[in-house]
Amino acid sequence: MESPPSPFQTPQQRSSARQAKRDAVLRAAVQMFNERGFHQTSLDDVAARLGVSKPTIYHYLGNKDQVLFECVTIGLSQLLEAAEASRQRPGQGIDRLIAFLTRYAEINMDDFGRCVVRTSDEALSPESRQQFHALKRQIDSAMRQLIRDGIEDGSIAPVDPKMLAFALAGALNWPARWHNPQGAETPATIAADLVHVLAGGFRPR
Amino acid sequence: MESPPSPFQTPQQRSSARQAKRDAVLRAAVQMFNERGFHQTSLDDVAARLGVSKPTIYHYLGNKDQVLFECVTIGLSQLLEAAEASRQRPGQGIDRLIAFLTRYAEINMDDFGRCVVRTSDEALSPESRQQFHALKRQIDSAMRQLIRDGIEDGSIAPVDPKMLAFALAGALNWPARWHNPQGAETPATIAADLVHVLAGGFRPR
DNA sequence: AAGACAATCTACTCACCAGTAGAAAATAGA
DNA sequence: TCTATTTTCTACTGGTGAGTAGATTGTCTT
Repeated sequence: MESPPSPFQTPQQRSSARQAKRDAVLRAAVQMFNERGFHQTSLDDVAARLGVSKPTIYHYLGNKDQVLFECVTIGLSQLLEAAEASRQRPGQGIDRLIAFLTRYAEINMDDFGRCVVRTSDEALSPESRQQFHALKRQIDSAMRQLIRDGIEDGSIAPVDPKMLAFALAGALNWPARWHNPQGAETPATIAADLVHVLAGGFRPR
Repeated sequence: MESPPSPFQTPQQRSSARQAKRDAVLRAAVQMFNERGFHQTSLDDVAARLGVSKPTIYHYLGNKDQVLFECVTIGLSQLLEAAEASRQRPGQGIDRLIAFLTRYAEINMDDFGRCVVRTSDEALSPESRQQFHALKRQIDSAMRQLIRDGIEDGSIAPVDPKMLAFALAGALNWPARWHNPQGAETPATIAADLVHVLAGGFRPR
């Protein structure tokens, strides 16, 4: 049995409602940025999609730069989380790397991950850009560490970790540009297929 | 001995001077687009770098969309040329693919190639976008053909050509985002290294 | 010499859009 | 009930930048 819902909200409810609205703004914004591009999307457009007016957005977020910055930060947090999860995983280096790469690719086909890939530094303010870079560097270094671990335990071929990380990141970022969310192939199968060809290379064995 | 240069120009000289100026506009524009981004670069900025005024640019090119479109078209032509050259190369499929990929990566670290990668469709007008897509599709299909040839002659591992092409393109486009032209590593060595890790994969042999 | 054409300039217009002022309505707390 | 706070609106400002009008100067062609 539920208790009859009161129309009066507790402070917790109010604050989480506020949070939900903020999130809705970011979600609408990121989808529109991905569809038409950041510069082709005005905050009036975002507001219209949500059925509110532009000042409402400014009530929840400081300015357009902050909207974009929060979007990419969400995406980057998801990637960092994935890196952390793989680091703690048991198993050989290559298995942990593969798990990470697969998740990495999947995130990059999702709203916020796509936005990370599609956002070039110049779109952000100098301050946001700096933090954007710092977060991306963290992810790059996590990927390199996983690679080094695998080379050490012999489960990954002895290649230059830096070059491998660039190659992998590039290949797995790319779907953010071409993958159609409405398409038939699911992100999970695309991710698995891409990781598979990258692991094996194209030289026959 | 040179003949004393006449201050009067032949029609050929005049028309090639015009072409040279047009090219100079595109070269200046593409470099600024790559440095600060298309939307952060006004045609006034480009004109200023060339020491002329904005209407001078409009004398050589129709509008800003056309400036960008010509830039990406130059880059895409270079890529198509590389594809054509590899197609006609003798040797096994894998060697021809590797030659193409290496050149592909190098072009993507050059002015116009970088612009191709960094330009997202939304920045172009619908008409230009359509041609942009058509050219990119040509390059993609050339790459897939090289892959299929190699699989057929047994020099390339039997993988899904589509997925492999996506993975390779992504990995070799990525330097357009991170490579610093002023940096120590040359495009040629980066290209070779990337192709090497992609050919071998990261699973040990 | 006269008219056409090429190259370039200064000085505009016009649309768009980020961001703000200030009011109105609702809600909360005293 | 009265005041403070939150949420939201309409209506504005101000800057930027694409693109144009029209003049100027020089250079061919006839």
